[in-house]
Amino acid sequence: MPELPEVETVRRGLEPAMVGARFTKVTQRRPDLRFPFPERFSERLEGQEVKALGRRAKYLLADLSSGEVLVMHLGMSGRFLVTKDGATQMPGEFHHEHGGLGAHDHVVFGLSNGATVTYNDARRFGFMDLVPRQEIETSKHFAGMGIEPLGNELSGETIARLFMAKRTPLKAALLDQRLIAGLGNIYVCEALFRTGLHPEAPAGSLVTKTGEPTEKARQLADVIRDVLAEAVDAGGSTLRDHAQVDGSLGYFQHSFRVYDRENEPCVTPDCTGTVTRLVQSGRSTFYCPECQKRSSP
DNA sequence: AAGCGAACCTGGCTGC
DNA sequence: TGCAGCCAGGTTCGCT
Repeated sequence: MPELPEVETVRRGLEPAMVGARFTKVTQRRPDLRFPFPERFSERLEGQEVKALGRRAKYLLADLSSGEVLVMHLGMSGRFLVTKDGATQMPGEFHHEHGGLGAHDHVVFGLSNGATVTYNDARRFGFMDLVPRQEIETSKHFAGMGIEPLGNELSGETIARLFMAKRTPLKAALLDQRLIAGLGNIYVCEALFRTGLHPEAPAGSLVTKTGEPTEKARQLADVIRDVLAEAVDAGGSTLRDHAQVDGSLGYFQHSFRVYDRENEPCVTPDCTGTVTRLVQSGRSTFYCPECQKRSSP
């Protein structure tokens, strides 16, 4: 489920249930997800208060009263569901009927305010870690991570600096979390379409010989911010799972212009192009060959 | 050095 | 109905 807008949607949903509450009981139902859980995982959480719940790129960060930070990544299929004790479970979601646990409910957080937060992850590409607050920046998860695309750092100038002399395709450069952190397959496709940039154009083509951003580079910076902000406002995109912690759906998928629209007519007025799928480094790219030319005159 | 395919894992959908 | 094949919102590893 998770690119930046989906993770931010989850953060906003978890915040009222978790911040200010203590973990009363943490049940870890298997030894690992993508990676092993940290040593004594539940013991280090139980009794701790969640002081704040933040997000960096696609990571959730729960600040604990112990001084540790619970770092969480949702991988491809990670989801959270918040329920109030005694409340009826939503049917058809990942909890089995009768309020029991589903096959992929890997972690259950019981909280002092009566809420239960369940982490479900069918594919187990997600993971959780505990890192001392002081070491977050230098930890393996965050050292070398790129800029936050919704922050002030994202600009034409920054893109020029990051993409300078790179011959890697724009699609790959935008997916590279060491450059800009938080974009994934959907929002890269959407941003390239809105900017009219070909996904296979070299990243360095957004930089002039003197190292200045091209007009397209400035546009791309604005478009990335716009697309992500719109998606956050829409509660993220719902593809195969719910996007929100109460089981409800995001709706940005209705605003996709190219993603998952192979063979559909381009939505640009008067454009006769057809959305085309191509595979770049193993991932589907959707684009309009008419609107997204290689050369940017 | 960069860039690509494969791997990690499960489930859903399509087509035979 | 069954089964094989392909695809999926992410990241990392290892081989050119």
